[in-house]
Amino acid sequence: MIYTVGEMAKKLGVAASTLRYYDKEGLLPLVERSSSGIRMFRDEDYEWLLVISCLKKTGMSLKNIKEFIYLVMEGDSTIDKRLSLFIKQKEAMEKRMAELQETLDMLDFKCWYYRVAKEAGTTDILRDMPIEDIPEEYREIKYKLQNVDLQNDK
Amino acid sequence: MIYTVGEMAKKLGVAASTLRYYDKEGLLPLVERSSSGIRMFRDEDYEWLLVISCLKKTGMSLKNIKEFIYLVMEGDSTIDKRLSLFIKQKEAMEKRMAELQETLDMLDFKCWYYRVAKEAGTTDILRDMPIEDIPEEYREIKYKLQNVDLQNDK
DNA sequence: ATAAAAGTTAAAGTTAACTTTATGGTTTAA
DNA sequence: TTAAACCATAAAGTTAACTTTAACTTTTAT
Repeated sequence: MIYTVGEMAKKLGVAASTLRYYDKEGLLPLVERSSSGIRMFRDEDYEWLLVISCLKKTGMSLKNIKEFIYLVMEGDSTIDKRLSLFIKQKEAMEKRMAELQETLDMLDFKCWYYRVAKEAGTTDILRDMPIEDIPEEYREIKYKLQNVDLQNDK
Repeated sequence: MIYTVGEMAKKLGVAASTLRYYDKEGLLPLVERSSSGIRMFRDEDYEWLLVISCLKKTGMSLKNIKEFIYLVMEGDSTIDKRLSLFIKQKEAMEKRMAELQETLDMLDFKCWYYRVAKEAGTTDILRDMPIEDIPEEYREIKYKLQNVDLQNDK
């Protein structure tokens, strides 16, 4: 199968201008052209674009994705570099996900907070709530949100 | 405790210009000024900034964070809106985290892929590897990366 | 008393990742 | 065969979230 830029864009759910932009930025050195200069995307190119999309989701910049693509094109001599690249990216993502989990805990706490406030009709009830009345799972995150770094205060 | 913009920036690990920018954008309507116009951050403002930082981590835009801040300032009449806002944000985050988990699975697969390639000295071995030789946990993600949408091909 | 450090604002600059526009060539369906 | 729908490029515009710069004032330390 061969696709024009518009067809491939539709298949991927992105704008055609995005694919042209990627091409201009050197992310698609493998896409061939017809004699009249029209891009002809192949299934192989589609697979590449899926990889690009995945790497983008890991938070990798187009600049780094481009570097990776050139490593692949250089052949087997760059396997080691590619492995380190993925290990590094995986570690970065694991760190990010841990952070996000903490943020999610905060949102959980806020949802509980406003459900209680809604029932009471005011947030006052929460301002004076003794620690024992706060469900245990929210105590730590509440503390974090109020942590005024006592050690560092003069 | 009272902090100048530079001290607060240090405490939060951000640039002072960032705090001035937030102020300009209306995210810090609560920070008072000295008679000569210098910002005087209080512990209460620090707590606000922690909340802003958390909301930013959930992917909320400064524009939406500002809206939230104004909801809080409007008082108890907006509790319901704030609850919906957090529920919505939590759902969005849960969705994002599920996506990230898939992306992490992809990175896992890629790490395995390049560890095998490294040992063999070439990626060729992986191109022809029968499905049975691929560890089971990677088969699904490998399929996803090659999914050429056969149904939709003419 | 004065120099350095830090504060102020307004306005312009930066960056990434696109998108839009202007201008023109190519394909396709009636 | 011609209009509509698509393709092409180059260059300018967009957006968010800052950062930098310029010009100036205030605070702090010696």
